[in-house]
Parts: sequence; structure tokens; C-alpha cells
Amino acid sequence: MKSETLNFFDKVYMVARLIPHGRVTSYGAIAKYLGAARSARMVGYAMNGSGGKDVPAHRVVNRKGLLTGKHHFDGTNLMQQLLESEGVSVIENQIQNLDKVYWDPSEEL
DNA sequence: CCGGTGACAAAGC
DNA sequence: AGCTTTGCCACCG
Repeated sequence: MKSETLNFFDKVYMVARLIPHGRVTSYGAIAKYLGAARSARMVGYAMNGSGGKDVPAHRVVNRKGLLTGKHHFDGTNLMQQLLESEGVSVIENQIQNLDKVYWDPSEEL
């Protein structure tokens, strides 16, 4: 197959599915793992298409551990509830113990 | 078909 | 040392 284009989105989805439960990662980490550290924006935008896929977008947050994408979820605190349900402490859209729950594909994979 | 946008991050000033 | 601007590239209108 000539998928040399390697849809950035598809790659993002793949990595996102590899995120273990109770862990979170940043858009930049995924982008960097894909070889496009400056394409963090695309990673987040890719999550727009995650709606309908098995991509745990709620495990993907920004560099500060802030649930930036929660605004795209259904309702208001759905994303936060999902993370807390997995053992991640989230207060005011801010992930607590980020260093503890942070998962870097470049290191784990 | 082409322009604008977008869930961020890092480099520049 | 902090704020500003660019980069990234696919999707939506």
C-alpha cells in the first residue's frame, strides 16, 4: 500500500490507543514520538476525529497537564471523571501528580 | 478548489 | 526571565 503519506492522524490514534490506563501523555510527546515535535497542534486536532474511534482522548492533555480538550467532550466534566475513574487526580481541569501519571511513548515504547 | 482553522509547543525577541 | 510569534499539516467550509 502506498501509504507513504502516513496520515498524521492515524499515527496519533495508534499511539493514543497504546496509552495505559491511569496514565496520561501530552500532545507534544506524541508528536515528538511521531517525528514532528512541532506538530503538537495536529495531534490535538486529530483527536477531533477520535469521536467514534477507540482513542482515549481523555488521556491526552497538554504540556501542563491541563485538560485543554475537555471542552470538546460531551458535557462539562466528562473528561475529568474518566481520568479520576482510572486513578488520575484531576482538579479544576488540572492533573495532579502529573509526573506520576505522565506516560511518555518515547520512553515506554 | 483554496483559505482558514485548530485539543500545543518551542523558538525568538 | 516572560511574552510574542512561528511552525505543523490535515480537516472543514
